[in-house]
Amino acid sequence: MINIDPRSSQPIYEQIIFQIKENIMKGIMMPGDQLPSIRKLSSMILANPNTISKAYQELERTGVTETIRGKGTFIREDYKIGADDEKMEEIREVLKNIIVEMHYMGLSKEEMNKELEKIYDELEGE
Amino acid sequence: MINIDPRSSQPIYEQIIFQIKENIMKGIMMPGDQLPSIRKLSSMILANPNTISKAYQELERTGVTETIRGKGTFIREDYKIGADDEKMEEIREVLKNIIVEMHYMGLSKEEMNKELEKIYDELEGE
Amino acid sequence: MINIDPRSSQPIYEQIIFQIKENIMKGIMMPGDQLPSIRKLSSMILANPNTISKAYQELERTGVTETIRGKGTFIREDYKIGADDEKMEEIREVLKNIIVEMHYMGLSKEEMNKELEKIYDELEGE
Amino acid sequence: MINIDPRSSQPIYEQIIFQIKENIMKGIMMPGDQLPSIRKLSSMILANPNTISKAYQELERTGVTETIRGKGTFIREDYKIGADDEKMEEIREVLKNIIVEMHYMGLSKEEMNKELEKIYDELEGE
DNA sequence: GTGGTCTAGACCACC
DNA sequence: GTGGTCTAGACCACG
Repeated sequence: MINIDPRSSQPIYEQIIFQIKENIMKGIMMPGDQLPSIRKLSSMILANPNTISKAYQELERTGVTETIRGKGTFIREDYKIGADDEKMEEIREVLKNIIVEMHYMGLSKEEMNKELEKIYDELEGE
Repeated sequence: MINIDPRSSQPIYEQIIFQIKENIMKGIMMPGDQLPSIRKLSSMILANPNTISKAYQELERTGVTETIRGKGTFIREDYKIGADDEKMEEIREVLKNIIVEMHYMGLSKEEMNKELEKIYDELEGE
Repeated sequence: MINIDPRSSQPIYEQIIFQIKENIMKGIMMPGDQLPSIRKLSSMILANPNTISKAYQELERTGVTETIRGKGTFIREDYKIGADDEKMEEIREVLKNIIVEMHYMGLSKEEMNKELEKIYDELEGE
Repeated sequence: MINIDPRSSQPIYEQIIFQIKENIMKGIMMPGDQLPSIRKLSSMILANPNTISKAYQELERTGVTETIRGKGTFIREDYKIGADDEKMEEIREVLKNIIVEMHYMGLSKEEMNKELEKIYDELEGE
């Protein structure tokens, strides 16, 4: 369920965070589900436990998961956060970057929308 | 024309690269135009000349600009490159990340498309 | 394995790039091998870490090496890229220059071919 | 007869030197022929007279041309120099670089020899 | 004037 | 430990 590419320029801990969010969006992980323990995930993806720990801390900090003492880490029932203006602004910045890059690749607005829909459906459709 | 946020996690040289591409897309900079000299831009945005140089070299390497010895750096007449499969795959990865993040913020597919169009029009419309 | 001539007109970072490619061709460095760390090579050849870094980044950009976060820089398993028309044209230009220079030194076509074979065998033969 | 590419990374003065040597090799320019005056060449190729001057000085220094006071600059009758060990070593270095690059493009020794012969014949054949 | 290279030395993120 | 980014300031080649 979690695939890490150590060659990627995206930090491993971010890859973990993102893939957990992706799994939630795809319905593979559901609210209430337990995440693998740090040790277990660490041996599964051959990563340093500190790296997993950092990812889990970040997930908890942003309200995706919650940790229950002695039980483990779980997807929160109310994992979806509302509009966070600051975060939304960040996302818009990245989106702007991406749009400029796609424009530079020769894509029209319509083609960009198609790309977005295609990726969205791949995520939601499962 | 170029605004740098030194507190951003995005490296300064990348901000420069991106903003120059953005300016080209907006029509603020045109093929044939000369970029500010390294020293001039360096004093304009209060960054080190080496940092500007790195950005300019990357722009040249990716075919956006060309350097004429002793004259300066210019937007290439044929600055737009075609589709590059590897690059496109990278872009899709980032777009996927963004979509998951937007989904997490509670946006529907339609809202995402609207967001994309809004940003696109801000870029193209000027 | 890497010898730098600081008095050469060829930039140090280019000498590094070239010698690593040379070492690969000679079989001294093999796909999968780790390059010396920036700091280590820096102290070995008495050059600034930034200079090494520039060479390593160029090697990565051209597909000779890959960087694994926190681990180091490695020769790629699939390091050899195919023909690139633009690059080949550049090479022909330089070769033309060299031929004119050799002609100017009084070498015949046959002597040039012998020269080429001699150097080639020194590279391949080890 | 002389074509300058101001975009090239090769300095303009070197392009001039090389093209004059190329013209001699091709038989377009012959020993005894007069080179265009600095002013004339300067306006022909739209380059700074200082640049032309630098090229002419270098040509004279290396024994390709000679200047006759009040008359102009001429191709020397004995323009071909004998073996200069230092220069030959330099040439070998560049040739080695080129061979590594061609190897990296996937060319065999035979293909390299063919390339060399092809370029040589283009130069000599005219 | 232009850009290109290099050093010295610092700070950071990641693993 | 690894590489990535940045600053400060120097020197050089080129036109």
